[in-house]
Amino acid sequence: MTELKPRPTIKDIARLSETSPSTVSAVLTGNWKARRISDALASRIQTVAGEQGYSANRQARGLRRGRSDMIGLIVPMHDHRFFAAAAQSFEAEARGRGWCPIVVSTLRDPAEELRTAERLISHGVDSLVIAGASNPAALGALCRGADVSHVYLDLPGPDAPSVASDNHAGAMLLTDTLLDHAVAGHKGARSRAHFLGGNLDDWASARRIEGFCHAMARRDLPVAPDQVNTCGYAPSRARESVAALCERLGGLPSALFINSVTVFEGAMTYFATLASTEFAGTVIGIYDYDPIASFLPFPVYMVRQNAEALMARAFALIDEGVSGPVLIEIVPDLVPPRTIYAKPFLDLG
Amino acid sequence: MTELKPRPTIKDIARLSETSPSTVSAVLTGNWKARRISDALASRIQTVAGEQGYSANRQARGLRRGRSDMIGLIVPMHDHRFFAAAAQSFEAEARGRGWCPIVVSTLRDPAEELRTAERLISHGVDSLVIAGASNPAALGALCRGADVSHVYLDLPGPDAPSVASDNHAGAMLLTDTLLDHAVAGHKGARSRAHFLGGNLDDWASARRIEGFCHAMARRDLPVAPDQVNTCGYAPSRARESVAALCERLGGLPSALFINSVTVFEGAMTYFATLASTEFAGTVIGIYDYDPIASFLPFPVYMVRQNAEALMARAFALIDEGVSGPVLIEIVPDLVPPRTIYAKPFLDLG
DNA sequence: ATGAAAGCGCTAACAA
DNA sequence: TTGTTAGCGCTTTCAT
Repeated sequence: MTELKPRPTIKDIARLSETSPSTVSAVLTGNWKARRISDALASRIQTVAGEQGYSANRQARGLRRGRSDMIGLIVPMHDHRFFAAAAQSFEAEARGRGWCPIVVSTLRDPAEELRTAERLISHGVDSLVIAGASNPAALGALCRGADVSHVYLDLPGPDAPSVASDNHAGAMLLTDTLLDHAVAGHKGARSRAHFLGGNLDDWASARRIEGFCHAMARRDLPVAPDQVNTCGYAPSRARESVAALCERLGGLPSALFINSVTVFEGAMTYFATLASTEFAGTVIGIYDYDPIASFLPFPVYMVRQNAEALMARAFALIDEGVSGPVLIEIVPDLVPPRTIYAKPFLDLG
Repeated sequence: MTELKPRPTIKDIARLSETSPSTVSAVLTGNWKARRISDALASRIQTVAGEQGYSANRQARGLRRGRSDMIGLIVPMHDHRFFAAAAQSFEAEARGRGWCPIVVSTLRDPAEELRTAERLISHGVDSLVIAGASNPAALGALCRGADVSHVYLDLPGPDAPSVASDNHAGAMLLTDTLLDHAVAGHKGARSRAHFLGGNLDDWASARRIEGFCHAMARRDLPVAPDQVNTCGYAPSRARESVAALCERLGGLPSALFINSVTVFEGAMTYFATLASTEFAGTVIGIYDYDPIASFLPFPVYMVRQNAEALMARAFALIDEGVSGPVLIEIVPDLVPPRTIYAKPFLDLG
């Protein structure tokens, strides 16, 4: 049961096809026309290689050539809709170019992020796409030191091209939609729109809040401090915050901008305790996407980051060899409710 | 701006600290006590290495040592709750062992799956975890030929250890739950439970259908052929199927077992056209998980595969050096509805 | 307690 | 048209 025959090397193939390693190498890597090797020899080599199940040792090749044709993607976590979608597009783009895609997550740990980048570089990746970088400055230094081209995704970096979601425009889009669809029936405190979730020191949240305020300002709607509650992303904190808010207002606000699906999940645990009639005059917006949320018995608008477009731009930048710190922003898509909430599920309220 | 200074090698460090490459190597890889190198020299070398920002070239190291400390995870796709969760646990387990985790997807293409495995092997991965293998036989041959230890996850393989979700038990669990909670008000065709989604030639679906039938049989409930509809996983097909079913039955069945969240998504597009009163006597079960689905205005039970537990077992097998074809099955978790549907949202029906 | 030298598998000059 | 040779950066005997 011990098939201890080690993988064949280029030398084995050379011996078996009675030629030399360099010829084998030339034939098997395709630059064979250039060496004007006879068709006979070439096909003989290819046959032998096929029979032996030869496959090049890419560590050796990489060491020798100084490039590996590997490209890495660093994400904060796999278990997240946007990053998972980004990884998917990443693979497609990389494969289309004949590169070997490699995805690694940092478990949201800045130290791990650095270690991961360092490790991928030492394994020879030619380029790196860094999504949601928490320490872009250090990462940039690392990559530059190793002459590894890199692009930032979603969270920009200072030293290299970045392609990010246009959080400002996306937030305006969502806010405008909420305001357009908000029922004008509420009076006083409940008539105002509220923003919930995220952290002020997080670049994306900050820009989204700006967008929210900008859209409000365009309609001459003031935004009081209590209308923006950056309670983080944890469902439990979100639940507390939304409960407190509703208690303060005496009910749901006319429009609620929720900064992520985890925040929404937390809010839902509170909403589930309310009578359905409570939702009559409320429109919810989520800056995030979940396929089922659009089917809830009240209007839920979502904004979905276009991971595919972001990644396509990132690869375009790599293709063009851009290395300066440009920032490309891409407007996300609006996903309207799929329940015709004025009808079925709400024929009930 | 062109910092063309190439990365320092072990040789540079040796020169700068006035010693030899082999000593530097010994010190920097930690087996330095073994060589009884003087503390003075050791710390001198470490200082220099630190100053120079030295980091070993792991391609070279791997080539020489015949192992890379890289471990690969092959998944069908990133953008999928279970596989994303698996990837997340994979990273944690690998990091805990000092290995470099690498995740790659196959875009659900069997040919790509093989190519990916081949490539990871040629880049020197020491082990491979293969999730949702579509061609385990060929993969196994590849791994064995390269002496790469491997474990199958979720879909078992014939030649190496596998750890999978216990689809039979999970389906029984979900079916029992549905039957326990089904309202006995329906008569005739609508009183029967139905299974929707998946493909018969897919191992997981087949086992789930077995589990469904088994649970039914235990209650002396026959399962007619029309109660099982393997319409695939696409939302559009699911919508058609569920619409046809309801038309045939004259309404929703008392219990509906839905084989994945994409099938549920398709079904929802149809459900959204129904009046809420239609759901009065219906219980839905999804063999999959979405955090928002539990908040719908009718009872939705879900089954959630325990990716973390699966991955932990997979690594345990690697640790123990198990290489025979054992199959370990892990029962998934039941997620009950979070809306108290007898109250709020359904105070309406 | 440390250094010299060989070699992992491959590619690319350079010879022939 | 093909073969020989010299490394890529590292680890590991084997000498000292």
